[in-house]
Amino acid sequence: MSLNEAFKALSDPTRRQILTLLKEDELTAGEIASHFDMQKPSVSHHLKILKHASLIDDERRGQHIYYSLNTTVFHELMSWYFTFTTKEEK
Amino acid sequence: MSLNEAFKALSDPTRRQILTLLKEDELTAGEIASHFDMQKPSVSHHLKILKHASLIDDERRGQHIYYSLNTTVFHELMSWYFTFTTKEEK
DNA sequence: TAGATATTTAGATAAGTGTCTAACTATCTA
DNA sequence: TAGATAGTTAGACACTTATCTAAATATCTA
Repeated sequence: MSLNEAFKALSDPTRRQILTLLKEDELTAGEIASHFDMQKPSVSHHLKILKHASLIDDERRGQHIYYSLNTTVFHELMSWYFTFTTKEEK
Repeated sequence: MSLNEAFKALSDPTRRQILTLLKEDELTAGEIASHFDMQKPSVSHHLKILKHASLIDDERRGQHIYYSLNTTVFHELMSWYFTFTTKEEK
């Protein structure tokens, strides 16, 4: 595992918007692509990066591939941020 | 404001390490640079990006410029992540 | 004011990234 | 099995980014 991949994946606005879409419910690659003014291969590229960072999962059902959030890494990221928001007593 | 700058700033490992150093205490640009195997102008470049993202503050005192954490944006980022870690009831 | 120290700015370069079109793979259905 | 639909992979290209060296700016002190 490497949070580094997650941080890099989250640096792109399109990818963060994809994650926001998936917060509501799982979606197929095509449904995700329809939300963007961008060709499908570009969206597919973003999905690949999100998957590589373990921020999403995919599952094929027939002709469709469904994408859904994987919240594990989000929790790890939250922990990382948390250490910055708490004052250290010294 | 734009969290986008913060997300981009955080995508680089060197910059995250700088933030980690500043978690302990404020440091001068030179002290920060001494922690890295990298020329000072490169570190200065990273500091500029972190500052632009409002993740750090700077303050000159004589010949030195002290850098310190600005936790405001960290809190905003935490809020963003939080919405992904809570299940929606529907 | 001259020299030393601290730091940034400028400009160059190599590597990385996001997007596109074209082509390919996988699945379904008539 | 042929055609349609869903999605990815491959390769090219423009733009961005991280790093470097050299030069500039700012401050202190003798």
